[in-house]
Amino acid sequence: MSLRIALLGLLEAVGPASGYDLTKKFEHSLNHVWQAGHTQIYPELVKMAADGLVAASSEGARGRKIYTITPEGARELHTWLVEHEPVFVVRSETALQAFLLPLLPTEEAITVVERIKAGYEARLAVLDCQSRTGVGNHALRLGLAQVRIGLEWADETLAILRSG
Amino acid sequence: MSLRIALLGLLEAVGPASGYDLTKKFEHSLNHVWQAGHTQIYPELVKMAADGLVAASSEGARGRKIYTITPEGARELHTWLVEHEPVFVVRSETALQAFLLPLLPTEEAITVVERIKAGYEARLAVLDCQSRTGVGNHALRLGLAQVRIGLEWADETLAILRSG
DNA sequence: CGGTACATGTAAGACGTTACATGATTCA
DNA sequence: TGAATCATGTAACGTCTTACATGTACCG
Repeated sequence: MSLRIALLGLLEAVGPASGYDLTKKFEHSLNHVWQAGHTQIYPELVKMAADGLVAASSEGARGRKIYTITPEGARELHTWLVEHEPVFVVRSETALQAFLLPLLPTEEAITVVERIKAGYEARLAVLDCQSRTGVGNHALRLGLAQVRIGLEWADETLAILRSG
Repeated sequence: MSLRIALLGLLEAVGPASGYDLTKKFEHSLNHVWQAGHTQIYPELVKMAADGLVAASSEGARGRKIYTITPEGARELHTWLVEHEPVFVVRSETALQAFLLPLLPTEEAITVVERIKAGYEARLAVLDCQSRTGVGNHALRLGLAQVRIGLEWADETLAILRSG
Protein backbone atom coordinates (compact mmCIF):
# COMPACT_ATOMS: atom_id res chain seq x y z
CA MET A 1 0.00 0.00 0.00
CA SER A 2 2.62 2.54 1.08
CA LEU A 3 4.67 1.96 -2.04
CA ARG A 4 1.59 2.90 -4.06
CA ILE A 5 1.08 6.02 -2.00
CA ALA A 6 4.71 7.03 -2.41
CA LEU A 7 4.46 6.61 -6.18
CA LEU A 8 1.15 8.48 -6.39
CA GLY A 9 2.61 11.24 -4.23
CA LEU A 10 5.66 11.64 -6.42
CA LEU A 11 3.55 11.72 -9.58
CA GLU A 12 1.29 14.33 -7.99
CA ALA A 13 4.27 16.38 -6.84
CA VAL A 14 6.54 16.30 -9.87
CA GLY A 15 4.04 15.56 -12.65
CA PRO A 16 4.18 12.74 -15.20
CA ALA A 17 7.27 10.56 -14.90
CA SER A 18 8.69 7.22 -15.96
CA GLY A 19 9.46 4.28 -13.72
CA TYR A 20 13.09 5.16 -14.13
CA ASP A 21 12.50 8.75 -12.99
CA LEU A 22 10.56 7.52 -9.99
CA THR A 23 13.32 5.07 -9.10
CA LYS A 24 15.79 7.99 -9.08
CA LYS A 25 13.46 10.01 -6.86
CA PHE A 26 13.39 7.10 -4.42
CA GLU A 27 17.18 7.05 -4.40
CA HIS A 28 17.74 10.76 -4.03
CA SER A 29 14.87 12.35 -2.18
CA LEU A 30 12.60 9.70 -0.70
CA ASN A 31 15.40 7.51 0.65
CA HIS A 32 15.08 8.68 4.27
CA VAL A 33 11.34 8.00 4.22
CA TRP A 34 10.68 4.92 2.10
CA GLN A 35 12.82 2.60 0.03
CA ALA A 36 12.15 0.70 -3.17
CA GLY A 37 14.21 -0.36 -6.15
CA HIS A 38 13.21 -0.55 -9.78
CA THR A 39 12.38 -4.24 -9.52
CA GLN A 40 9.59 -3.33 -7.16
CA ILE A 41 8.53 -0.08 -8.82
CA TYR A 42 8.05 -1.28 -12.41
CA PRO A 43 5.62 -4.11 -11.60
CA GLU A 44 3.76 -1.90 -9.12
CA LEU A 45 3.18 0.79 -11.77
CA VAL A 46 1.74 -1.87 -14.06
CA LYS A 47 -0.67 -2.98 -11.33
CA MET A 48 -1.59 0.62 -10.54
CA ALA A 49 -2.35 1.23 -14.20
CA ALA A 50 -4.57 -1.87 -14.21
CA ASP A 51 -6.35 -0.45 -11.15
CA GLY A 52 -6.86 2.89 -12.90
CA LEU A 53 -4.71 4.92 -10.48
CA VAL A 54 -2.20 5.94 -13.13
CA ALA A 55 -2.28 6.13 -16.92
CA ALA A 56 0.65 5.03 -19.08
CA SER A 57 1.50 6.95 -22.22
CA SER A 58 2.75 5.24 -25.35
CA GLU A 59 6.47 4.52 -25.37
CA GLY A 60 9.01 7.31 -25.92
CA ALA A 61 12.75 7.29 -26.53
CA ARG A 62 14.59 4.12 -25.43
CA GLY A 63 11.33 2.41 -24.53
CA ARG A 64 10.57 5.09 -21.93
CA LYS A 65 7.02 4.93 -20.55
CA ILE A 66 5.51 7.98 -18.94
CA TYR A 67 2.95 7.53 -16.17
CA THR A 68 0.42 10.18 -15.18
CA ILE A 69 -1.71 10.15 -12.05
CA THR A 70 -5.45 9.83 -12.78
CA PRO A 71 -8.23 11.60 -10.82
CA GLU A 72 -8.95 8.27 -9.15
CA GLY A 73 -5.29 7.98 -8.16
CA ALA A 74 -5.32 11.51 -6.77
CA ARG A 75 -8.44 10.66 -4.76
CA GLU A 76 -6.80 7.54 -3.31
CA LEU A 77 -3.69 9.52 -2.40
CA HIS A 78 -5.69 12.26 -0.72
CA THR A 79 -7.77 9.81 1.27
CA TRP A 80 -4.70 8.01 2.55
CA LEU A 81 -2.93 11.23 3.49
CA VAL A 82 -5.79 12.61 5.54
CA GLU A 83 -7.13 9.38 7.00
CA HIS A 84 -4.18 7.11 7.63
CA GLU A 85 -3.63 6.48 11.32
CA PRO A 86 0.01 6.44 12.40
CA VAL A 87 1.25 2.96 13.22
CA PHE A 88 4.70 2.66 14.68
CA VAL A 89 6.37 -0.20 12.96
CA VAL A 90 10.05 -0.10 13.73
CA ARG A 91 12.61 -2.49 12.36
CA SER A 92 16.00 -0.96 12.90
CA GLU A 93 19.15 -3.04 12.91
CA THR A 94 20.99 -0.16 14.55
CA ALA A 95 18.45 -0.01 17.36
CA LEU A 96 18.78 -3.78 17.72
CA GLN A 97 22.54 -3.43 18.10
CA ALA A 98 21.90 -0.72 20.69
CA PHE A 99 19.44 -2.99 22.50
CA LEU A 100 21.92 -5.81 22.77
CA LEU A 101 24.91 -3.63 23.63
CA PRO A 102 24.99 -4.70 27.32
CA LEU A 103 25.76 -8.26 26.17
CA LEU A 104 29.20 -7.10 25.01
CA PRO A 105 32.27 -6.29 27.12
CA THR A 106 32.73 -2.52 27.39
CA GLU A 107 35.63 -2.33 24.91
CA GLU A 108 33.64 -4.02 22.16
CA ALA A 109 30.50 -2.05 22.96
CA ILE A 110 32.47 1.18 22.50
CA THR A 111 33.69 0.04 19.10
CA VAL A 112 30.13 -0.78 18.05
CA VAL A 113 28.78 2.60 19.17
CA GLU A 114 31.60 4.36 17.36
CA ARG A 115 30.63 2.57 14.17
CA ILE A 116 26.99 3.50 14.67
CA LYS A 117 28.06 7.10 15.20
CA ALA A 118 30.06 7.06 11.97
CA GLY A 119 26.95 5.74 10.22
CA TYR A 120 24.86 8.62 11.53
CA GLU A 121 27.55 11.07 10.43
CA ALA A 122 27.55 9.65 6.91
CA ARG A 123 23.78 9.84 6.88
CA LEU A 124 23.86 13.44 8.05
CA ALA A 125 26.25 14.33 5.23
CA VAL A 126 23.84 12.83 2.70
CA LEU A 127 20.78 14.60 4.11
CA ASP A 128 22.66 17.89 4.34
CA CYS A 129 23.03 17.88 0.57
CA GLN A 130 19.31 17.62 -0.07
CA SER A 131 17.14 20.51 -1.09
CA ARG A 132 15.38 22.11 1.85
CA THR A 133 12.51 23.34 -0.30
CA GLY A 134 9.69 21.73 -2.28
CA VAL A 135 7.73 18.62 -1.31
CA GLY A 136 9.64 16.69 1.26
CA ASN A 137 10.89 19.72 3.16
CA HIS A 138 9.02 18.76 6.33
CA ALA A 139 10.18 15.15 6.07
CA LEU A 140 13.75 16.34 5.59
CA ARG A 141 13.56 18.41 8.76
CA LEU A 142 12.29 15.31 10.56
CA GLY A 143 15.03 13.13 9.10
CA LEU A 144 17.77 15.60 10.01
CA ALA A 145 16.44 15.96 13.56
CA GLN A 146 16.37 12.20 13.99
CA VAL A 147 19.91 11.75 12.72
CA ARG A 148 21.18 14.55 14.98
CA ILE A 149 19.49 12.94 17.96
CA GLY A 150 21.14 9.67 16.94
CA LEU A 151 24.53 11.39 17.11
CA GLU A 152 23.70 12.84 20.52
CA TRP A 153 22.66 9.39 21.70
CA ALA A 154 25.95 7.93 20.45
CA ASP A 155 28.02 10.52 22.32
CA GLU A 156 25.99 10.07 25.48
CA THR A 157 26.31 6.30 25.22
CA LEU A 158 30.06 6.48 24.69
CA ALA A 159 30.32 8.67 27.78
CA ILE A 160 28.32 6.15 29.82
CA LEU A 161 30.40 3.22 28.57
CA ARG A 162 33.70 5.00 29.21
CA SER A 163 32.76 6.12 32.69
CA GLY A 164 31.12 2.84 33.72
CA MET B 1 18.68 -12.55 9.72
CA SER B 2 17.81 -9.81 12.18
CA LEU B 3 14.93 -11.81 13.60
CA ARG B 4 17.42 -14.56 14.38
CA ILE B 5 19.75 -12.09 16.05
CA ALA B 6 16.93 -10.63 18.11
CA LEU B 7 15.91 -14.11 19.28
CA LEU B 8 19.50 -15.13 20.06
CA GLY B 9 20.00 -11.85 21.91
CA LEU B 10 16.93 -12.36 24.05
CA LEU B 11 17.91 -15.93 24.86
CA GLU B 12 21.39 -14.74 25.80
CA ALA B 13 20.01 -11.92 27.91
CA VAL B 14 17.17 -13.61 29.77
CA GLY B 15 18.24 -17.24 29.62
CA PRO B 16 16.22 -20.21 28.33
CA ALA B 17 12.73 -19.29 27.18
CA SER B 18 9.79 -20.59 25.18
CA GLY B 19 8.51 -19.18 21.89
CA TYR B 20 5.63 -17.77 23.88
CA ASP B 21 7.97 -15.99 26.31
CA LEU B 22 9.96 -14.57 23.43
CA THR B 23 6.80 -13.35 21.72
CA LYS B 24 5.91 -11.45 24.92
CA LYS B 25 9.39 -9.93 25.05
CA PHE B 26 8.91 -8.70 21.49
CA GLU B 27 5.61 -7.10 22.50
CA HIS B 28 6.80 -5.48 25.69
CA SER B 29 10.45 -4.63 25.46
CA LEU B 30 11.70 -5.07 21.91
CA ASN B 31 8.74 -3.37 20.23
CA HIS B 32 10.52 -0.06 19.60
CA VAL B 33 13.45 -1.85 18.01
CA TRP B 34 12.12 -4.84 16.09
CA GLN B 35 8.73 -6.42 15.57
CA ALA B 36 7.63 -10.00 15.13
CA GLY B 37 4.57 -12.01 16.04
CA HIS B 38 4.34 -15.62 17.18
CA THR B 39 3.57 -16.81 13.64
CA GLN B 40 7.03 -15.68 12.62
CA ILE B 41 8.84 -16.61 15.82
CA TYR B 42 7.75 -20.26 16.18
CA PRO B 43 8.89 -21.40 12.72
CA GLU B 44 12.11 -19.39 13.04
CA LEU B 45 13.00 -21.14 16.31
CA VAL B 46 12.49 -24.49 14.59
CA LYS B 47 14.87 -23.46 11.78
CA MET B 48 17.39 -22.12 14.28
CA ALA B 49 17.29 -25.43 16.16
CA ALA B 50 17.91 -27.25 12.87
CA ASP B 51 20.90 -24.95 12.28
CA GLY B 52 22.25 -25.69 15.76
CA LEU B 53 21.93 -22.13 17.08
CA VAL B 54 19.44 -23.07 19.80
CA ALA B 55 18.56 -26.32 21.54
CA ALA B 56 14.98 -27.27 22.35
CA SER B 57 14.15 -29.05 25.57
CA SER B 58 11.49 -31.70 25.77
CA GLU B 59 7.96 -30.42 26.23
CA GLY B 60 6.80 -29.03 29.57
CA ALA B 61 3.39 -27.96 30.87
CA ARG B 62 0.77 -27.21 28.20
CA GLY B 63 3.13 -28.27 25.41
CA ARG B 64 5.63 -25.57 26.42
CA LYS B 65 9.01 -25.89 24.68
CA ILE B 66 12.05 -24.26 26.19
CA TYR B 67 14.84 -23.09 23.90
CA THR B 68 18.40 -22.53 25.04
CA ILE B 69 21.11 -20.72 23.08
CA THR B 70 24.00 -22.99 22.06
CA PRO B 71 27.69 -21.97 21.98
CA GLU B 72 27.37 -21.79 18.19
CA GLY B 73 24.36 -19.48 18.55
CA ALA B 74 26.26 -17.28 20.99
CA ARG B 75 29.15 -17.09 18.53
CA GLU B 76 26.85 -16.07 15.69
CA LEU B 77 25.23 -13.41 17.88
CA HIS B 78 28.58 -12.01 18.97
CA THR B 79 29.92 -11.87 15.42
CA TRP B 80 26.84 -10.01 14.19
CA LEU B 81 26.93 -7.53 17.05
CA VAL B 82 30.55 -6.55 16.57
CA GLU B 83 30.77 -6.79 12.79
CA HIS B 84 27.45 -5.69 11.41
CA GLU B 85 27.73 -2.45 9.44
CA PRO B 86 24.85 -0.03 9.99
CA VAL B 87 22.55 0.19 6.99
CA PHE B 88 19.86 2.81 7.09
CA VAL B 89 16.74 1.19 5.83
CA VAL B 90 13.82 3.42 6.62
CA ARG B 91 10.21 2.61 5.86
CA SER B 92 8.08 4.95 7.88
CA GLU B 93 4.49 5.68 6.97
CA THR B 94 4.58 8.69 9.25
CA ALA B 95 7.62 10.11 7.47
CA LEU B 96 5.85 9.45 4.16
CA GLN B 97 2.87 11.47 5.35
CA ALA B 98 5.27 14.21 6.39
CA PHE B 99 6.96 14.06 3.01
CA LEU B 100 3.71 14.55 1.13
CA LEU B 101 2.29 17.17 3.49
CA PRO B 102 2.80 20.05 1.00
CA LEU B 103 0.34 18.36 -1.35
CA LEU B 104 -2.49 19.15 1.10
CA PRO B 105 -4.19 22.46 1.75
CA THR B 106 -2.94 23.99 5.01
CA GLU B 107 -6.05 23.13 7.03
CA GLU B 108 -5.83 19.44 6.19
CA ALA B 109 -2.06 19.40 6.68
CA ILE B 110 -2.54 20.77 10.20
CA THR B 111 -5.03 18.02 11.01
CA VAL B 112 -2.59 15.38 9.76
CA VAL B 113 0.31 16.77 11.82
CA GLU B 114 -1.91 16.90 14.89
CA ARG B 115 -2.70 13.23 14.45
CA ILE B 116 0.97 12.41 14.01
CA LYS B 117 1.70 14.36 17.19
CA ALA B 118 -0.95 12.40 19.09
CA GLY B 119 0.69 9.22 17.82
CA TYR B 120 4.07 10.29 19.17
CA GLU B 121 2.47 11.18 22.49
CA ALA B 122 0.88 7.75 22.77
CA ARG B 123 4.22 6.19 21.91
CA LEU B 124 5.99 8.27 24.53
CA ALA B 125 3.51 7.11 27.15
CA VAL B 126 4.26 3.48 26.26
CA LEU B 127 8.04 3.94 26.34
CA ASP B 128 7.87 5.88 29.60
CA CYS B 129 6.48 2.78 31.30
CA GLN B 130 9.41 0.60 30.32
CA SER B 131 12.22 -0.36 32.63
CA ARG B 132 15.24 1.89 32.25
CA THR B 133 17.63 -0.80 33.44
CA GLY B 134 18.83 -4.15 32.11
CA VAL B 135 19.49 -5.04 28.47
CA GLY B 136 17.75 -2.59 26.23
CA ASN B 137 18.47 0.45 28.39
CA HIS B 138 20.57 2.11 25.68
CA ALA B 139 17.96 1.34 23.02
CA LEU B 140 15.26 2.76 25.25
CA ARG B 141 17.18 6.02 25.62
CA LEU B 142 17.47 6.13 21.83
CA GLY B 143 13.78 5.40 21.34
CA LEU B 144 12.71 8.03 23.84
CA ALA B 145 14.99 10.62 22.27
CA GLN B 146 13.60 9.88 18.84
CA VAL B 147 9.98 10.14 19.98
CA ARG B 148 10.69 13.42 21.77
CA ILE B 149 12.33 14.82 18.64
CA GLY B 150 9.24 13.70 16.72
CA LEU B 151 7.08 15.76 19.07
CA GLU B 152 9.37 18.76 18.63
CA TRP B 153 9.14 18.34 14.88
CA ALA B 154 5.35 18.22 15.05
CA ASP B 155 5.16 21.46 17.08
CA GLU B 156 7.63 23.17 14.78
CA THR B 157 5.69 22.00 11.72
CA LEU B 158 2.38 23.17 13.17
CA ALA B 159 3.95 26.58 13.80
CA ILE B 160 5.19 26.76 10.21
CA LEU B 161 1.82 25.70 8.79
CA ARG B 162 -0.10 28.17 10.96
CA SER B 163 2.16 31.09 10.19
CA GLY B 164 2.51 30.33 6.48
C1' DC C 1 34.48 1.59 -29.93
C1' DG C 2 33.98 1.29 -25.15
C1' DG C 3 32.01 2.98 -20.93
C1' DT C 4 28.30 5.19 -18.61
C1' DA C 5 23.76 6.43 -17.96
C1' DC C 6 19.19 5.53 -19.64
C1' DA C 7 15.39 2.29 -19.58
C1' DT C 8 12.70 -1.89 -18.69
C1' DG C 9 11.70 -6.19 -17.26
C1' DT C 10 11.41 -11.48 -14.88
C1' DA C 11 12.02 -15.00 -11.30
C1' DA C 12 13.37 -17.16 -7.06
C1' DG C 13 13.51 -16.85 -2.53
C1' DA C 14 13.35 -14.40 2.00
C1' DC C 15 10.65 -11.96 5.07
C1' DG C 16 6.29 -10.44 7.17
C1' DT C 17 1.07 -10.24 8.01
C1' DT C 18 -3.47 -12.03 8.51
C1' DA C 19 -6.56 -15.50 9.11
C1' DC C 20 -7.43 -19.97 10.61
C1' DA C 21 -6.96 -23.85 13.92
C1' DT C 22 -6.23 -26.37 18.24
C1' DG C 23 -5.85 -27.53 22.95
C1' DA C 24 -4.49 -26.90 28.23
C1' DT C 25 -4.90 -24.35 32.58
C1' DT C 26 -6.56 -21.05 35.77
C1' DC C 27 -9.82 -18.20 38.02
C1' DA C 28 -14.29 -16.28 38.98
C1' DT D 1 -18.98 -23.48 33.03
C1' DG D 2 -17.30 -19.75 30.65
C1' DA D 3 -13.67 -16.34 29.90
C1' DA D 4 -8.90 -15.21 29.95
C1' DT D 5 -4.35 -16.52 29.45
C1' DC D 6 -1.07 -19.87 28.24
C1' DA D 7 0.91 -22.33 24.38
C1' DT D 8 1.74 -23.91 19.66
C1' DG D 9 1.16 -24.32 15.06
C1' DT D 10 -0.20 -23.95 9.49
C1' DA D 11 -1.47 -21.66 5.11
C1' DA D 12 -2.28 -18.03 2.03
C1' DC D 13 -1.01 -13.94 0.64
C1' DG D 14 1.60 -9.70 0.19
C1' DT D 15 6.06 -7.26 0.29
C1' DC D 16 11.03 -6.86 -0.52
C1' DT D 17 15.65 -8.33 -2.10
C1' DT D 18 18.89 -10.38 -5.14
C1' DA D 19 20.28 -12.13 -9.25
C1' DC D 20 19.60 -12.47 -13.95
C1' DA D 21 18.52 -10.55 -18.57
C1' DT D 22 18.18 -7.20 -22.38
C1' DG D 23 18.63 -3.29 -25.23
C1' DT D 24 19.32 2.08 -26.42
C1' DA D 25 21.68 6.56 -26.51
C1' DC D 26 25.31 9.57 -25.59
C1' DC D 27 30.00 11.05 -24.80
C1' DG D 28 34.91 10.85 -25.15
